[in-house]
Amino acid sequence: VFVSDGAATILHADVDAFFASVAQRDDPCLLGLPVIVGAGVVMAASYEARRFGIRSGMGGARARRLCPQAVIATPGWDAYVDASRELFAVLHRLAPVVERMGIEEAFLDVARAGPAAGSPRDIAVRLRAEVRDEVGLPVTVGVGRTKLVAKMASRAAKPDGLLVVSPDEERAFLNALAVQELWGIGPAIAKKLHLQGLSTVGELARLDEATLVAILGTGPGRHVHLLAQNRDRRPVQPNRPRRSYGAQRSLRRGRTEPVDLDETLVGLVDRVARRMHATGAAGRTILLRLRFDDYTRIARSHTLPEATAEREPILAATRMLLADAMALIEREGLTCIGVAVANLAGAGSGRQLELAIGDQPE
DNA sequence: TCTGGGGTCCTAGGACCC
DNA sequence: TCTGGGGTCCTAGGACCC
Repeated sequence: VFVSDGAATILHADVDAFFASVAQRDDPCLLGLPVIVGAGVVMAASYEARRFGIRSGMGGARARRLCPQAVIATPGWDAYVDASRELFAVLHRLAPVVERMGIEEAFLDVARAGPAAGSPRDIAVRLRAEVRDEVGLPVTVGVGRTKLVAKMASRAAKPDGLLVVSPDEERAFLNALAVQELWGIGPAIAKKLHLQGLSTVGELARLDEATLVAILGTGPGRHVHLLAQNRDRRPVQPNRPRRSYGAQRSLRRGRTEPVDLDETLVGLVDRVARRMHATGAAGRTILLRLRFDDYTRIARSHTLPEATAEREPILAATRMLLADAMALIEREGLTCIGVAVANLAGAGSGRQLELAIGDQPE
C-alpha cells in the first residue's frame, strides 16, 4: 500500500542560479559580482545580478540596461554537464530514491534511507555540505511531506538555505503564498484567479472544487483544487523514461526564404536524429512546431506506422507538415521553428500525474 | 519587457472499431 | 428520423516547468 501521509520525507534540492554559479566557481574573479549567463536571453543570473532586477528568461538587452556593469559569462556546456553529473552522484549516495527534474534540480525520497542516515533534516544538512565541498556549488534544500511542499520550501529558502516544513506547519506555510507562486499555477491561471479577486493560496483552499472548476474549467480547476488542498500523492519516481526528442531554433524577424527554411529544417532533423541514434531511441509521431511574429504558436503532427530514428522519414514528414502550413507562414511571419519525435517505442502512453485524491490503490 | 531551447502533461473532438 | 455504449488512436491546442 502506497503511503503518502505521515512524515516529511521528501527533499527538493536545487542548485542556486546554476549556470551563473558554475561560472563563478570556475572563475573566482566573478565571486561577489553580478553575473549573467546567456546572450540573447538570460539563462541564469547570479544573486548579485538579481538585486538589480535581472531574472532568467529576460531579454539580454533589458538585463544590460538594468545593470550595465554585469559580467556576461559565456555558456560552457561541458562544465554544466560535468557539474550536474557530480551533483547527482552526491544525491544518489545520500538518498535511495532520486527523481531528476532538470540539469540542476531533483526530488529525493528518504523514507527508506535507513536509521543510520538520520532524520530528513540531517540528510539535507549533509547534502548541502557535501555538494558544496565536492562540487563547489550552493544548493538549497526544501523538505516536506509532499512534492509540492518540498518544492515551495526550497524556493522560500533560497539562496543557499534549508527549510523543513513539518506536517503541522504546511497548511499555514501554503496559505501565505500568492497564487502565482504556487508550483503548477502559471500566468494564465493566475490571471483568471486574480480576476475573481483571489490572491492567496489560503483563499483558494477555502473554495470547493466546483467553484474552481467554474472559474478555470474542468482540468485546471481540479488540479488547482488539489494543489491548494496539498493533496499531492505524486511519488518521487526515479528513471522516468523520456517521452520525446526535439530541437528548435528561433529565426530573425522578417522574410525567410523557403530555401533557408528548408536548410534550417534539415539541421533540426539532423540534430534530433543524431541524438536518437546515440541513445537507441525511436518514435512514431513527428511534430512540427511553429511560432509566429505575434508569438502565437501552432503544432502539426504526423504519425508513422513504424517507429523510426532515421533522418529520411523524419525529414520527409516534417517537409510535408511544413508544406501544409506554408499559407499560414506567409501570412504571419515565422519566428521559431521546431521539430520533435514523440510516441517513443517502449515509453508507454502517458497519464502519469498521480495528483489524485479519489485514487484508492487496491 | 517583447520572449531561448528543451521538455512535460492534459483535454477535446473526430475517426474508426466492435 | 432518430440514433446505444464501449473502446482506441490520432491531431491540435493549451498550459506549465526548468
